[in-house]
Amino acid sequence: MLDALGDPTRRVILETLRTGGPCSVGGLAERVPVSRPAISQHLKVLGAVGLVQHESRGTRNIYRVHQAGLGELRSWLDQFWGDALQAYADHVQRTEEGK
Amino acid sequence: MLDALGDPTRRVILETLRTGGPCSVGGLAERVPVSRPAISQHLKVLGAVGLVQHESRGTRNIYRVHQAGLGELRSWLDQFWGDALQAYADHVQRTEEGK
DNA sequence: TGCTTCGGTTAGTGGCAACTTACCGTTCGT
DNA sequence: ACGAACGGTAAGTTGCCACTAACCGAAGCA
Repeated sequence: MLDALGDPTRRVILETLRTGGPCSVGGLAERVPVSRPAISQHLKVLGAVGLVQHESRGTRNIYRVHQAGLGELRSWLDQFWGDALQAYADHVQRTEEGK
Repeated sequence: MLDALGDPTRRVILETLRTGGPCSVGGLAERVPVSRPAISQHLKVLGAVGLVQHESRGTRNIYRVHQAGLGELRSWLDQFWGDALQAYADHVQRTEEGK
């Protein structure tokens, strides 16, 4: 999941799909400065973690962003966020006690 | 930001700090199966994007998770989340029209 | 003031992953 | 049925980054 988002090119692909809407593989290859096979491989990774979804229309595959993977990231972030706040509160607590 | 979270070892370090609370560099090196310099380098990266914060106490540096970096990630995710839902709604709309 | 502990930095290496080139199957058009 | 367009896959190369070993400075303790 976060591994998939770790690559800059994959983020560009996601951003392209997000702002430009659903797009074919060839279409993405025109907008993103890498070869078509590279796009294909990245889409495979993004699809494996549920960040994109594809739909066959004729010979072309239309890819779009998908929320499935985002949910996992969101819950992870929410938990992390809560714990970070808690940790900060504890830290302030101890600091206040020790002054 | 997402580059920092892209590395598994860095996520282990973050997870260790999150669940185990603030810790020194040497302490992290004992819990995470990499050398101390590696820990140091990862902490530098994590600190640069505001995911951890350190506090010098004597000769040792105590690291803790920090919310600064999480905020950026959260806003990015929220925006992405909204757009994904919107894109899905549009897709359903077109699908319904075309049936 | 040595001696030790702790930690950041540098130099160098190894492994992985992102990329391209080439190939092949599939589907549409004529 | 033939050719073209589209896209997934395989093989091979390259560049980057995570890691270790070695060195150095800073702060506590006798």
